[in-house]
Amino acid sequence: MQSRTSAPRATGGRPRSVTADVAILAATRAALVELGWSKLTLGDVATRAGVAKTTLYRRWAGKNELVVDAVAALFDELEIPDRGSLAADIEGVVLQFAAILARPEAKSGLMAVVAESIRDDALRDRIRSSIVERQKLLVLEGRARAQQRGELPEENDPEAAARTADLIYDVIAGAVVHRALVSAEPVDTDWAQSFTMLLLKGLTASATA
Amino acid sequence: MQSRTSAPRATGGRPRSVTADVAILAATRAALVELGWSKLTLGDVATRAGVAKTTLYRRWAGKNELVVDAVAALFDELEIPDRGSLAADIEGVVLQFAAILARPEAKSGLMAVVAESIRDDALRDRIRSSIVERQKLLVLEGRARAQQRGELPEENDPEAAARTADLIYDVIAGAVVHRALVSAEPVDTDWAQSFTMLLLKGLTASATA
DNA sequence: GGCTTTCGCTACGAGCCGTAGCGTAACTGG
DNA sequence: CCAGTTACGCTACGGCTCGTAGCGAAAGCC
Repeated sequence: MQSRTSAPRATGGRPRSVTADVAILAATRAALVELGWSKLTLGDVATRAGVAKTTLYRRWAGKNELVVDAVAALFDELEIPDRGSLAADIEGVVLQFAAILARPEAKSGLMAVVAESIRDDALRDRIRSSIVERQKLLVLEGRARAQQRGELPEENDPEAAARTADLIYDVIAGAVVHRALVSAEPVDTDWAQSFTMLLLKGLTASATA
Repeated sequence: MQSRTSAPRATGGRPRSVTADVAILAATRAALVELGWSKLTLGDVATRAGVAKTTLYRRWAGKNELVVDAVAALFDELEIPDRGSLAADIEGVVLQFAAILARPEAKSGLMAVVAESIRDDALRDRIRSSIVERQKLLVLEGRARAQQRGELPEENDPEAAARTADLIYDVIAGAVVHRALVSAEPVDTDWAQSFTMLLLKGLTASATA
């Protein structure tokens, strides 16, 4: 699940405690809720998890990597059931994403690790593979379904299609994150509907919504 | 310009050095470029600015407040000249915003302070008044111009109009930030045009762009 | 039982934080 | 010109966190 420190995992010897793994990640999330990113210390997390500090350092390089893994687990629940129409699918994914972002451990951790990833390429890749790519798949899936329904035109050029998908992903994820974390206002059903309308129909038509 | 520590500013006595102020903020930006948020220390900033560490603490409560003020100054250059059409106006503001975000001192600092603001209401207000509100004004201005041109319908209910403006702002700012900082890909003219097309015409029509 | 790896524990130097205390500098009002 | 007031530079300090080293014990594989 987690790549962690690119496990060499030689044969023989005492195996790493899986219990410790989940305990550490759970303790990290709990600490994020109580203390937030900046006041979270690895020593505290180790104590909460009932684990020696050295054990923690043997598995994660530092605070950043640990929090990414702890937060990434929250995105496991992301799914996109077929709701019958493109509008309903978009609304569904927006609300699901918002539900994750509403949790304090996600709020506190996500932005911080993204901020750190700007100067740390390895961290960026970790975020990309464990969070971003998973979200992007939902966009591609919803898009494919809409094309099958005839709601969206097929696209021949695969390169242009990829660019469009990236654009849509940035718009959806960016808008939800910005609303939830910068504007700090709730992403409720009303907002999700208004946003979906805007995304589907565009500015010129959506003012009547 | 900066509210800082809500200056009581009693009469008499030695005035605060304005030179020190600008030197500290400039030193902060320089440190952000070289070290990034997490490795930036106030002691280092003080040294760079040629100022005692205590002087720095007399004016700013901590790292967060200092960086907000240092980064907020970058948004002074934000303007929105009338480019004749709504599409051109949107494209212009997107590219201007992107130009600021492309600077390493903004990249490193902005996300980090936003992340901190989640657990610090005072910091959130500081960001809101010095950065967010200024951006939102551009949206309102562009929107009003478009309505005068007849490109967008007038809205009677002021409350609904405010909600719409907030939505548009979250979409524009969110998409640009997400593209620049999460996807970490360039916000160039091509992207700005595609985004503008999507925002104006909607998903159903923009696939042919 | 021998080999290997992980574990918990303790201890440590290093760095940064934020503040206190002091003497000096700058500016104001009488 | 001289008191009063405020900001400044400097030094020093306790406290906290970091990340690592070194040890003996535990837990698996052959």
